[in-house]
Amino acid sequence: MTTLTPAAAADRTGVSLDTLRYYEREGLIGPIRRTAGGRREYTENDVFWIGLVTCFREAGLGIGDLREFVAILRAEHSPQERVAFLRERRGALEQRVAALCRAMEILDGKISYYS
Amino acid sequence: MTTLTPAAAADRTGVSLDTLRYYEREGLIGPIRRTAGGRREYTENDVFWIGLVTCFREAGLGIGDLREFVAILRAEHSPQERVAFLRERRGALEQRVAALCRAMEILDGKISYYS
DNA sequence: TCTTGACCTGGAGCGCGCTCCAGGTCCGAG
DNA sequence: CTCGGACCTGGAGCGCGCTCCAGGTCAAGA
Repeated sequence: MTTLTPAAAADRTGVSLDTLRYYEREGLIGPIRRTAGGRREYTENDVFWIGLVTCFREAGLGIGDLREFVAILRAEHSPQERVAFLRERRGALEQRVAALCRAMEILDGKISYYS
Repeated sequence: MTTLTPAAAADRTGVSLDTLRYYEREGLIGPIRRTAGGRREYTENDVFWIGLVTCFREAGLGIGDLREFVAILRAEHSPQERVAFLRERRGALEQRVAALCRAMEILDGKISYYS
C-alpha cells in the first residue's frame, strides 16, 4: 500500500505539519504508523480522515467536539448512542446556519438600502 | 428619552457588562453617553446596535470585521464602497454556510448508516 | 451621615487552536 | 562517509475574545 511522507500529507490535505502533529496528539486523527526510524507514514485512509476533520473544523466544530466525534465512531457504542450524538451535532450546525442567515438578512437589508 | 443602566442593558441584550465595555473600547458600539458621575447610559438605539453586533458575532464575524463594518457604515464612504464591502461580507457568510452544509451532509451520511 | 451596592478604570489571566522553536535524529544523494 | 534537508519531541509563544480582579467612585436608602 502506498503511503505519504508528512510533507506530502500536508500538501495533499492543506493542513500544516504542525497542525497534523497537533491533531494526532489531540486524538483527532491516527495514531499514524511509523517507519523503523520513527517517521510518520500517512495512508490514503489517514488522508481521507484528515479531510473529514478539516471539513468539520471549517464548519466551526471545536477540537473537543471532534475528539468526542472520533471517540463515538470508534469505541463501542450502540447505534442509538451514535445516532443521538450525531443528531445533536447536526442540530447545532443547523443553529449556526440559522445565525448566518439572520446576519445575511441584515446585510441584504443594508445592501438594498445603499443600492 | 428613557435610558438604561449598564445592568439593564446587559440584561436586555444578553451581553455581559464586561463584554459591553470591551465592545465599546474596541469601537464596535458607542461611544455610550455618560451621566454627570461618569456612569454609562444606554439608549434604545444603543441596545438595537448591540443586537446587530451580537447577531454578527454569532454568525462568526471577528471583532476586526465588525470594527470595519461600523467604520464603513459611519464614516464617509460612497454607497459603492459600502455595497462592495457588504457584498464581500455576504459572500464570506455564504461560504460558511456551504462549509456547514458539507459537514451536515457527512453527518447525515453517518446517521443513515447507523439508523 | 453612613452604608451598601452598582459602577468605574486599567490591566492581568484564560481557553482555544494553532504556530514556532531548540536541539536532536534519520537517511538519500554525492 | 559526509552532508543537508526532512523529520522528530517537548515545550514556549501568540492572537482572539472575552473574563476577572483590585482599588477606587458614585448615589440611593436607612
